[in-house]
Amino acid sequence: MTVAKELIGKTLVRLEYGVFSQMPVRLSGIIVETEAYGHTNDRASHAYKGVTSRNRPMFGDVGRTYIYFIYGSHFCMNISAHSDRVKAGAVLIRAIEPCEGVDVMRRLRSSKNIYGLTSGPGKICQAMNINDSLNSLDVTDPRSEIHIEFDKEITKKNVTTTERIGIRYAAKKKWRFVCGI
DNA sequence: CTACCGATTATCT
DNA sequence: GATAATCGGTAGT
Repeated sequence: MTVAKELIGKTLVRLEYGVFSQMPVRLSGIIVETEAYGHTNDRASHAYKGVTSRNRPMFGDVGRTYIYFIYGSHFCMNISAHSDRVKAGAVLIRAIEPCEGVDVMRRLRSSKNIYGLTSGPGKICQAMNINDSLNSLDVTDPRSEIHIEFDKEITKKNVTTTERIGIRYAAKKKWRFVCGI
């Protein structure tokens, strides 16, 4: 949960190797919306019922990507994070503000309007060509295909906490973080 | 092996 | 604002 708050305003970078060109492409955006997911204390978390083949990254080292497939056609990206006391946890990246490689992202999403290009968990993964083969990457390593730039934090405005979206159980937890720009 | 369910999005009206 | 599409994980037979 602390990490979810700290990730707001950081830059998410995706190094894409030749989707449309032979040259590596750099895609990035500022994280503006996150949600924290816990362990046995959080019924809405994938980790609630213990370790499975899917949620394994949530139990491993912190700062790793945890990507999963949902609703038959969408990927969601999380970053594993938990304190030493808790065995598992992750932060769902819900929305980013596109920064570099906007035209590539638009082509990847085959979308006309640049508004709402990355305003949802599934949209981000589509726009950045993220799939489950990119699981368990170290986001603290600048060479990773997916990583976070911690030194470029923007000035945050209007950071608010609300209840998480699409959750029926444990809806009381205000673990969603949003910010304006 | 089968049934059920979901941390979503696009496409209608 | 409402709804269908659609795949894999999980639990139960």
